[in-house]
Amino acid sequence: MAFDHIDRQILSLLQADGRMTNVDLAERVGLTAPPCLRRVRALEDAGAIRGYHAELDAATLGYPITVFAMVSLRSQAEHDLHAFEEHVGAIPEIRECHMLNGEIDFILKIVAADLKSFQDILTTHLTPAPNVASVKTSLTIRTAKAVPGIPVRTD
Amino acid sequence: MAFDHIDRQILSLLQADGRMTNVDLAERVGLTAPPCLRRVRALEDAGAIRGYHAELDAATLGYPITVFAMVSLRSQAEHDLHAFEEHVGAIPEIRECHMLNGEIDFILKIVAADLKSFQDILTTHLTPAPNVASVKTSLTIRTAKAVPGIPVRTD
DNA sequence: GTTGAAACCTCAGATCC
DNA sequence: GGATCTGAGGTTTCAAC
Repeated sequence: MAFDHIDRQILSLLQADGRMTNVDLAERVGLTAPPCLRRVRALEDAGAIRGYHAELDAATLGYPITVFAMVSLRSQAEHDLHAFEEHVGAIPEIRECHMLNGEIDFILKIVAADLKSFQDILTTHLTPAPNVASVKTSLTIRTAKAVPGIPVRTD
Repeated sequence: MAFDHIDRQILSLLQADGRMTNVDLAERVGLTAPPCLRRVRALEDAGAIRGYHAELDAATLGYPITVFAMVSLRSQAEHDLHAFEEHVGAIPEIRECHMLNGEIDFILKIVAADLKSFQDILTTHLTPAPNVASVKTSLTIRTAKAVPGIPVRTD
């Protein structure tokens, strides 16, 4: 599926405000409501729009601590990599798990209510996981930038 | 502001589906529409809900490459840290910038259309930035988990 | 094949209890 | 928190370009 100028405008606007009404959206991109809605549905069906989410404030909701963990495994065999991913998939405080190239195998983003519960996650779930060679963690002091999603060129 | 069981249900549901209609939401949490809408507005005003966003598919939209960059600065004086944050704030491909403790000062999440444009960002914007001592980058091979937002306990 | 106009129907938001 | 009401928006149908 190819995206034209209007499609990219729609994507950009919905990324910025996921609850924008269809009539607002249509007006902004220079269409009337029905064709605009059809384009949105088509973008959803094509997988360009994966979903809509409220952005919640972690600190307000009891997760003031965000930690990045760099994990190296002893074996990089696909089976072992996959087992590790399965393992972290079941831990709700681990919000992101990215496999990287280089000496670090995975980077994890972990949220926690306090330092103690973070240590609990680390020592009871992460460090003793099978095949883990090393875990280096860094507390987030502050997040200067966290733009949801990706840049969408509309020109 | 304290959040009760219903508030947390609302947050969890809107985090999962940010475009859910208020009547649907009300039904799911066992309220009628007006008080449900009042709660949503209150959660927005309290800062628990920071906004609503469409989740776009980076690969579909021309950004198949995600890179994590670990940056160390020569000086950790607040003025220099802030200058670096300002600098990365202006680069659209840099989507996240977190200040960390430890020997790595910042971790950045960068998206790019291809390896060449990533190298361009790195060599023209990041490495020559003032006060940068070292930049280590790792390509993301795959993202095993990327749960939007934070866990919300509803029990 | 995509847009636009009109109809219908549901929802958001305000008011009052 | 719930009930009612009104105006606005979502969604479908159909005609036109």
